[in-house]
Amino acid sequence: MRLKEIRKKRGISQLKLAMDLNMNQNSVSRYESGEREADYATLIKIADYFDVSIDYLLGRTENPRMNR
Amino acid sequence: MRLKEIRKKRGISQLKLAMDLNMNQNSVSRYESGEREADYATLIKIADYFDVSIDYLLGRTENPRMNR
DNA sequence: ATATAAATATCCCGATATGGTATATTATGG
DNA sequence: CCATAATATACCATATCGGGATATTTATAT
Repeated sequence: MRLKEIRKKRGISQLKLAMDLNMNQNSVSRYESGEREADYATLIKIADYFDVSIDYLLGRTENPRMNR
Repeated sequence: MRLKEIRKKRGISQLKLAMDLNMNQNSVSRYESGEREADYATLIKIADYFDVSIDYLLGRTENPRMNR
């Protein structure tokens, strides 16, 4: 999860992200550290929130946005 | 998960896919039906196996391959 | 149409992973 | 330093998972 990097680049806190996406701050922390994996619905919410592809979010490509 | 569609297009069985990826046939079945979600490592194995992006696999784009 | 086999779905269960609350740690500003 | 914001960790009840076994559905041959 490239989440931490993306989030910091936008200058938003774990808590704000958590509140915006209806989740807990500690969950965000755990996703960023890789301690736990967000389910698909949450993964998609995060990708949509930052407007990046899942592949980018998971560190599989350098291109932030998906095709089409 | 667009897995079923992709797999069928390539004409391979759940069992073969399962064996190729070191998993169980019933897991494949469950991922296809959406009853359960593969963890990220498995998700990536599947995407690599079929050479498609995660975004495509999850049905978020019509473009099968990821950028770069 | 029926028998056989292949493919897929479902049941059960112990093990693992998850989300939530609370709390601890670390960073930042005054 | 101190206060506060930001982030990480502990604990626990519950949900989800993988795997073996089995049932069901679908294809194939006779």
